[in-house]
Amino acid sequence: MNKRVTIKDIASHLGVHASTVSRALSPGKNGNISSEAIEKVRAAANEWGYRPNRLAAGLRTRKSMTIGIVIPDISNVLFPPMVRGIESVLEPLGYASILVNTDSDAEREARLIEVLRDRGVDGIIHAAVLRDDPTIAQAYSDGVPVVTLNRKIDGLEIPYVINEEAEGIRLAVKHLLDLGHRNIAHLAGPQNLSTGQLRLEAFKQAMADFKLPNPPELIIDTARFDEQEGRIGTRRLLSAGTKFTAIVCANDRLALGAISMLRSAGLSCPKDISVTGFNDMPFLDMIDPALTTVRIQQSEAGIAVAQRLIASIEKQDGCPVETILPVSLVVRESTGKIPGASTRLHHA
Amino acid sequence: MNKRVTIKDIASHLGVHASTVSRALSPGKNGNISSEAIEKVRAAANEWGYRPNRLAAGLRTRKSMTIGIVIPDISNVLFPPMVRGIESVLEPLGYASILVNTDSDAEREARLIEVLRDRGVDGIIHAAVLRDDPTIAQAYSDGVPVVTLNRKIDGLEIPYVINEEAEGIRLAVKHLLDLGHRNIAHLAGPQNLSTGQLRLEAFKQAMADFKLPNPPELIIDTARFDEQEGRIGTRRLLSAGTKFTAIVCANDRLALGAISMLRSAGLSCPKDISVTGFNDMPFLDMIDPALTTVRIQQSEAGIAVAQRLIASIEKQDGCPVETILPVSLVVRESTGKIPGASTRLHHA
DNA sequence: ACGTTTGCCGCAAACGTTTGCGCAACCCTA
DNA sequence: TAGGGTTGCGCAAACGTTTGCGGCAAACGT
Repeated sequence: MNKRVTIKDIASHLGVHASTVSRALSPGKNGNISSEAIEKVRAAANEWGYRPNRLAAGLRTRKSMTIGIVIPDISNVLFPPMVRGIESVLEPLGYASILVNTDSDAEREARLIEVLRDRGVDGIIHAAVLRDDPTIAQAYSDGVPVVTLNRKIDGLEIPYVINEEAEGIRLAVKHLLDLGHRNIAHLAGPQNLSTGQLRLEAFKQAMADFKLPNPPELIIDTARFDEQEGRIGTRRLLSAGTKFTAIVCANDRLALGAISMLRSAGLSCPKDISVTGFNDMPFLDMIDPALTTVRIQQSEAGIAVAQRLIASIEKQDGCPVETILPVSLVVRESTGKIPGASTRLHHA
Repeated sequence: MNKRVTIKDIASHLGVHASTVSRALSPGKNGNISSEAIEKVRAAANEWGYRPNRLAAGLRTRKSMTIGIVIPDISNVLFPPMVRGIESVLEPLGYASILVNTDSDAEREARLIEVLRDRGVDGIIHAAVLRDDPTIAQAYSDGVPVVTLNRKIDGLEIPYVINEEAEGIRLAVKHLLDLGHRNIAHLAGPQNLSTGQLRLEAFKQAMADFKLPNPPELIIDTARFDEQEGRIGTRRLLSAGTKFTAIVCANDRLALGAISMLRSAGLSCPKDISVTGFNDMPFLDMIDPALTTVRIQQSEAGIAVAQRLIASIEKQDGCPVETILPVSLVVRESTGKIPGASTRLHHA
């Protein structure tokens, strides 16, 4: 267990005071320092392999150079690209990040956020926030910089980065319409999440704008954004008895569940029912049928949210509360023409 | 920016010394303390919402309660389950983890390990190690506990957790043999990684044990464990001219690349060529064709490696250097009977 | 009643930095 | 040469804990 060399070690070796060493190693910050001293200290530090103790520095400066990333579950393939995006901006700036998984459990989330604060994180990126989230709101009002990703908190000025949710849904509906579909169902996400809510609103709006029928029994709420809920929701849709030829799902995992349930029910996607997703997770192009979905910029979202957080930490002014990233539709195999009507195509 | 309440705050409020508060909050550690004092302090701490500053505590105790996780890339779906496994044991113990991605770049890896050490991590879990890895060896000999995951370092006593690599390959070969295949190729992984090397050796051994032909041109080294290399390797295999009816790939991503290239070459998997993978990444059951592969226990591996690291940190004795996890074969659609020989089945 | 143990707690140093302040030496101008 | 301003560096406090040591009082033993 070789003791690490400290700032005092090189100070006493150079016959100089510790403060001089500190200043020499971060010039321009505080106090003037001769360039010879800088050189001398730099050389010694290099030779001795000095590495600053960030805990000690953090204790003094009240900056840990650490940020917390809160996500539901890193195993959800949606998140790794975002995390990489975040780190691509944070790491060059000297920040490290500690990542926690909430499993969408409010209690667990609250505990983990406390853990992050105990460790003195300089800011928090929160991609698992509920529309009403007292823990993170508390952290924010205690002065901890917070930016939320993908979701936003109702009625608070916490900055957030989201996607063109409404536009994405509109693109999906429009695409189905162009394929001739008129009876379109919606598997809505959890309504306590802003994405679930926004996408549902967008669906209703799009259906209205395109003057399509929109009976309430063709809109099904789900409890979670996962395959299981997608299966359950689809079964309810099928047993409702109302005719539909396509399902717009609030995210990809719901869509995967929907396709699975359609198959169990002896229906084919896209021949009988078309299905669209949202997010464009990795691997969607390799499954059968490859999923038509709305692509969000995952890595870019990570980059944007990290930059926004840095801006908050450094108290730069003029930063927007809201950042909205563009989406695009990627058409694959899970959507097709309306069954039985190969000629009669609808144009909007 | 509400200042957080410190140990001194409650001390002065209670008319007691800070050390008493500290002792009351972690009893049994050092010094005796009356149970009334404990109660009093606990109550005050609770009421004031006291949370200890881990940076300060870590500075004093030289324990940051933080561990570093080094992986090639969190976007590789193989790793998230492991990370969750790791955290499932670390988090309840009060450890936080900081995760870094090396992108398999030795220079970047060295830098990131320094970053981890700067932050005073209590230990490192390394899942991206090369067979010869001076940076991590240095850390280890400097006394920071290290356990490697999936891979091991040649000639060092650093503890590691790996899978039954040889058994996995043997199972794959045996499976193909049972399907009638005799001319089996191997897409080998990078030989500077222990997994790549172990699996190649295992392949040769299995082919010898089963008395199968094993010409050198049917073994192709790859530079990375990815789809691109899988495609390239498969093209080389096809252009070699030697007949083969199956490919054992050193991991799933190579297998995905192989299938893709076979398709490009107008061949069908599994009708013309059978393909096996290794790892059983998520989503492999949903792609077309669903991949036959060797399943490793991803989450359990994370749990095992974390437990082993804790043992190292706490200097428990009698912990093994080596932990080997069992593997199993999962048969899906990418392997089939040898083309044209539906009756003549080979039995070992 | 007196010496010794014991239990409880305060004192202060330490962990490795950063940084406001002050002092000495220097430079420039008058 | 005196004066004011600048430059470079040492001093020491501070960040919030933990912990060895020592002291005080109560409890104990003879």
